[in-house]
Amino acid sequence: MRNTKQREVILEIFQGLKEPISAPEIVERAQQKIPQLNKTTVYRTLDRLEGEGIIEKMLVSPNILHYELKTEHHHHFVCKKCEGVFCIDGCAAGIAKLLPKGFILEAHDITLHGLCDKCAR
Amino acid sequence: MRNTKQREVILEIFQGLKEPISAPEIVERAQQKIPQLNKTTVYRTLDRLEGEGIIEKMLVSPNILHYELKTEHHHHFVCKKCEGVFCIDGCAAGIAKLLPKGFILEAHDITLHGLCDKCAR
DNA sequence: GTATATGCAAACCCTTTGCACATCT
DNA sequence: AGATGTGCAAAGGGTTTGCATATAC
Repeated sequence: MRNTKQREVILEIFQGLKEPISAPEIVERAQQKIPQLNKTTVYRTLDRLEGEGIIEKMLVSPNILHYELKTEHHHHFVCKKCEGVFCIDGCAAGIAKLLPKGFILEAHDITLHGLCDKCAR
Repeated sequence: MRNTKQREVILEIFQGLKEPISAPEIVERAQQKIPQLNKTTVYRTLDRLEGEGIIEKMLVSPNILHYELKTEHHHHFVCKKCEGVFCIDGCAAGIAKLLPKGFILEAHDITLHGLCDKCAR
C-alpha cells in the first residue's frame, strides 16, 4: 500500500479524535484539507484501513457507517437526542454463556442507548 | 389507526416468525399476498407499528433495517457467513455499571458475531 | 363526509462500480 | 515502466417524501 496525500489526510482526521466518526463526516473534513478529494477515495481508503486493522467499522445508526481507530476492546453509547456516539470503557462479562450450542462466537458489540451527559441536563 | 388489509398482511408476516426480518424481505412477502401493495406502504406501516410498540427496529447490518415482534428482552447473533440473524435468550448483567456519570441509560443492544450452527459445520 | 391510508413516481442519501488518468516506487 | 491510487460520473440499494386517489370509520 502506497503513501499518498489523501491517505495521510484521512489518517490525520482520526488522530486526536476521541469518538467514532461517520463516513460522510470524514469526507467533509478530508475535503476541507484537500478540496478536490473525492468521496470515492475516502470510502475506498476506509475499506483499506479497516482491512489492515488500523480502523474499525461500527454500526450505530442506520445507513451511516462509523469508524474509529482500532484500540482496546470497548463499546459505545449513542445519544438519542444529539445522535453522538461515545466510547464506553469496560465490557460486561458473561456474554459467551448466552451462546446456543453449535454457534461459534467471534466478536460482540454492545451499544447503549439513552441521553448523554449534555443532553440529559 | 385504521384496520386495513395491508396492515393486516404485514402483521401476519410477523406472526410465526422466529427471527428478525429485513424490511425488503417484508416488502417481498407482503407483495406475494397483495401484489399491488407498494413498498412505501410497508415502510410507513413498519414505522407506525414501531411507534405503537408492536414491533421493534434493530440494527444488525448496514443499510438494511430489521424488525421483529416486540417480546421479552433478548439479544441477537449475526452469522457472518449466511448473514442470518438469530435471537439469543438471556442478557449479560453488569452493563449499567459501565455508564459514565451524567449519562442516562434507556436501553442497550448486544449483538454477537460469528458462525451459526449450520455454517460452523 | 372526513380523516386517514395507500399507490405511484420521484427524490434522497450513502455507498459502490467502471474506467480513464495520474501518481508512487 | 509497471503497479497501485485517484477522480469523475453514473449506477445501485434501501428508504423517504409529495401529492392525488381510495378507503375506513
